[in-house]
Amino acid sequence: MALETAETRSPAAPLAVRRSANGRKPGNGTVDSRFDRQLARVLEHAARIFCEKGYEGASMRDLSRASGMSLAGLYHYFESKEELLYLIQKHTFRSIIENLRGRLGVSTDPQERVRIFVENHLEYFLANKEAMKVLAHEDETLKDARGAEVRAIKREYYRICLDLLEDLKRTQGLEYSGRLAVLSLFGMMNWFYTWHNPRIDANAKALAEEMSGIFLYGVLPREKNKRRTAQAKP
Amino acid sequence: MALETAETRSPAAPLAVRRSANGRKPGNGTVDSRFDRQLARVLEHAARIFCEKGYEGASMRDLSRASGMSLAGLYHYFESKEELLYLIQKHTFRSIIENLRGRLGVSTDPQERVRIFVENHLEYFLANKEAMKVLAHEDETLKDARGAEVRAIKREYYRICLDLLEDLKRTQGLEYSGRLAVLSLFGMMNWFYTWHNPRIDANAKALAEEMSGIFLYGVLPREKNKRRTAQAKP
DNA sequence: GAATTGTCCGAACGAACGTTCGGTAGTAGA
DNA sequence: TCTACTACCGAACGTTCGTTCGGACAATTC
Repeated sequence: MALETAETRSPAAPLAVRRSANGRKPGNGTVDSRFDRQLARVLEHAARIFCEKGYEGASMRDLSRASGMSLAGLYHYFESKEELLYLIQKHTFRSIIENLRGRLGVSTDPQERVRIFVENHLEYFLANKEAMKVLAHEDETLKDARGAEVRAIKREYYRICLDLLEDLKRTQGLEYSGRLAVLSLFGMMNWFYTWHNPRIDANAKALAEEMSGIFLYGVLPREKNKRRTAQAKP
Repeated sequence: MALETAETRSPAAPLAVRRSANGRKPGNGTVDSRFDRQLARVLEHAARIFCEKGYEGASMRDLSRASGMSLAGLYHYFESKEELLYLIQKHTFRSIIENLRGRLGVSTDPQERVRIFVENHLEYFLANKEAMKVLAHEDETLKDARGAEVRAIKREYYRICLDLLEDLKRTQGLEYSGRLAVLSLFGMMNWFYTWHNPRIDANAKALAEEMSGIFLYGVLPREKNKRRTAQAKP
């Protein structure tokens, strides 16, 4: 799927239930590759433009110009600008969760699993910077049914993280507010898009290591210290 | 100043250099209270509307409706919608820095000073939620001269925090990336506006205490426990 | 009391907005 | 070859946008 890059691929998740502006159905089982590929291409441009100018600030004419398709032609692939944002957000959220579930399988150690969560989030963020910024920045933009659906996926993602932290709490006998911990962690990770500079800042893996370090050692008891190797320039 | 609440007052900082759409000058030294009070009132409404609908999504007609002033009448107090955002952001940044400088005076302990920073930020955030969301969310909206000016104030604020953390590093002999630490801390604090619910979450002081805890114990060595050891430099 | 300035408004400007309409090629199956 | 459908596009739709114009009324100054 065109919204991904090589680094964090997802195995051909269907981007959207097949339904053009004319409301057609999937029909046979074969993939209508032409339609899907064009839609994915448009969504990629849309993510870039929403990222650059914000959802409200971006116009359909901007998208038309960027994608090389006429204004009217765009509406062959979706029914409104709002649906565009919805498709981008839903797909991005689903992808990052799918990636995460795959990675969490490799470890049962609660502390390691939190590290995996942070690493997955930051790596996905870096590999899909534009779509992820749209996810983070246009958080409250969608309304009604589409907004509710995206918010539901978001809660699912939040819940995974909360469970990880509750596990950690249980096994280590710690005491802290799970809610505040989750939201602080998300804050650290999601604020990221406002400052990351590829020429200055380290790669995702190293950043994840450092952030996990900052987060975990505020949460673990003082004695429990495993790896704390990350160091960087002043 | 009307943008503040009782909790975090600032001693009558001039909100804007006196200059209406017609470009008039301050003239004599007396305060033109009528103009200033009306402008402050409009800015308050503007902050609320920008907060609710985003800068691009908010229209001057929304502001006209909310403030009870005619569309044309608004332009008596500023020259453009962009200047409106600029005035809100500049004033809010200046206020929070001014508050901070006042509070930092009471302690020389590096660790305590970081706590003061967090507490000041969150308390100001809660007391001026709308303006602070506009500051955080419309971070990249302003362009050119106005954008540069606001970004300069932001750098000043960032710098204060960085200095605090570098002090902490020096006195405690720690090793971490100051840049990443500052930005992680800002992430935790600024993400805040996306989730805070006054019916669920604690007050600012308690939240600041918890967040400082999460942050500091990821930064302090394991042995250095129990906050507030209140010792000066070794 | 006349002149000037400050405060504010109704009405309108041109531009830009998201979306739709009617159509035209091109392709695919019958 | 006829038919049906896909993939688009130029041109326009009605609406909303930020901003401006000319003036009304009130306050202040001379």
